[in-house]
Amino acid sequence: MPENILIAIAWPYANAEIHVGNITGSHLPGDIVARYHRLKGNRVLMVSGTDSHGTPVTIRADAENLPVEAVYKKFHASFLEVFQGYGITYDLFTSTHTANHFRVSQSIFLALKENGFLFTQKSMQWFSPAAGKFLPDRYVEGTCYLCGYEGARSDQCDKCGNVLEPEKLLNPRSKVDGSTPELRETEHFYIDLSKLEPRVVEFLKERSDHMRETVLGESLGKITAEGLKPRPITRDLDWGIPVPVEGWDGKCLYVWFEAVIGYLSAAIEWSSISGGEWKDWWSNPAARQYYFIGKDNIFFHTSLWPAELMGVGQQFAEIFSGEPGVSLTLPHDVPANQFMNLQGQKISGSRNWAVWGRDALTRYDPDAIRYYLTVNMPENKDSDWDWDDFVARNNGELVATWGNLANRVLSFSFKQWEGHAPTIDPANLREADRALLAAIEAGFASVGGLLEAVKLRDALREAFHLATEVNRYLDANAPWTAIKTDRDSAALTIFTALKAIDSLKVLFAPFLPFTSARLHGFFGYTSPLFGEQFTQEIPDALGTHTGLRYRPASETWWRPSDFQPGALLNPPAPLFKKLDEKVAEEEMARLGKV
RNA sequence: GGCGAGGUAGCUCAGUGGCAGAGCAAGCGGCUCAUAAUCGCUCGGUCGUGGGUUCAAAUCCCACUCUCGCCA
Repeated sequence: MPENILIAIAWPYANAEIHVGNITGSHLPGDIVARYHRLKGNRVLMVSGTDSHGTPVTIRADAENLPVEAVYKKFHASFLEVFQGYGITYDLFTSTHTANHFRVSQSIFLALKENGFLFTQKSMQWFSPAAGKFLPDRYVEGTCYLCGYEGARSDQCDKCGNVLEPEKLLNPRSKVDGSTPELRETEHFYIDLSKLEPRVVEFLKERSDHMRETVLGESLGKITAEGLKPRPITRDLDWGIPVPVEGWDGKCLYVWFEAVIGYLSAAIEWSSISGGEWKDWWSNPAARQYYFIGKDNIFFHTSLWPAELMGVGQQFAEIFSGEPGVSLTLPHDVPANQFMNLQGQKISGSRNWAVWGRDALTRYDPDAIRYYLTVNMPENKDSDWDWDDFVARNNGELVATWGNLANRVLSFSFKQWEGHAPTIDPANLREADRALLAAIEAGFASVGGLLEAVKLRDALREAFHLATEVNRYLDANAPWTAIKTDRDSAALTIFTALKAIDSLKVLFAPFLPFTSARLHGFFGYTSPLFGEQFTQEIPDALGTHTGLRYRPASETWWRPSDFQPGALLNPPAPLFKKLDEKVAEEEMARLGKV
């Protein structure tokens, strides 16, 4: 019975290019799990989009003298290139700047309001008379009232590390234009998280058997210690989603409130353009939702977003489309990753201390990068991208153990049996042959189990361990020696190894989709291992946006190979490229140059 | 400042009360089908620091220290 699996991935913010830390943090792990479930025959819906609203985008637009739409669209287009290049197979990668997302977000807001989880409150906020608008706390600098540091942000002081009350800041100045702001009264909507706290705690406790320690500590642990407090969900800003209440012109939904709603709105948008049914993933207690995010986002996904979904109750569908009310499905797991550093230092876009997704693809194959990012994925703690290590692992592990295994066996068979697999009678398989095939077959359960549990490093290591087993088997049976005296024995060994590699191809496929697909071709299959990515222009009341889509393959492959003796092969070639060791030096020389 | 996570072999990391582990690197040996790839053996650690609990601590408790994140 196929399961419905929602793969929800953090929405990249539209003011920076995507680097390897972003890819290994959320997009890649989500894609690996999505590909696994699709191979297994489950119904996967993988969504995300460009987070296009908020002050940083407007400031960047001002600085570059561009319309705000142009800034978000520029980054959006770049994101689509990266995802296609790395094979990040979104069923829909859209944007928060769509008519659909506006309506979904406003409906969520209204449902929360109707259910009594919102209230309004007045407060004092810094206002820039020069710019004629309110300034977010982080864009007001001044002197810290606690330690006297002159470069403090109004909401926190980097010198003494304290969180500040913005209106107490001394000598305030606008970070945007240096002008002096003044305090003005404003009014905002707040979500009363304290009312929802018991239900959020219960929700987290129910999932504490499979959620990561790092995620539980940051959510359940903190709520236990500090509780959930009401938070503002609107801002004085014109680039965003208007507050759907009379008399609230000039105010928008706060980005962090609205962006998480994208997981739901993207599913609804996908329904409307594909003919699918969003409720299969969103109003279905059996559906499992996985949220792939970075550690900075844990609170929003383990506490705020579930609170929004609970607070909405059954009101959403009624308000959104007038359909009968349905409850919305809550997250199953939030496998947040830690961060990836670069050569021991924090990745920094502004200092160009980064390995950029698009740029790296001009010199390396996507699977080589996917491999390194998976074995080094920051699942439990921060990890490090190190160029020497990248080259060493590519050459010593990917090329040597797995790529070479496939190439040595395929080449041997292709040469010795004239482009075919050996013709043998499976009844003649020896004890060692059967043992190897049984060990590989067990990999579908062990690797699959680790993938289900989102232990991706362990899953890849397990698949690699099985590849090593095949190398060991070859060494023990030495078909290159046997072929001279006992051709039948060599045929049994090579057939067994081919069949093992054909299975390993599937076990590696979620991690290394491009090379597994090539290998699939070498084995002579014509029905594809994976589906296809494509882009689609989607018009709506706000204009047109480009969506990244995925058309699934018609066949599923997560099962042991039933490769047949004597099968016709296609001419094999090495799957991976060996890298020159001076590559590391060249890459190091590129770092830090702005 | 409060809270959370992390600090284990040269490197990257597993390991939550019972003889400190894996992969890579390094050293030695085997093989020659394969991208000089592969297979076997060996070397390698005061488990961040200082206390405590326990027959027994990398693991539990306390304090300290360093790194990262959040303060929504």
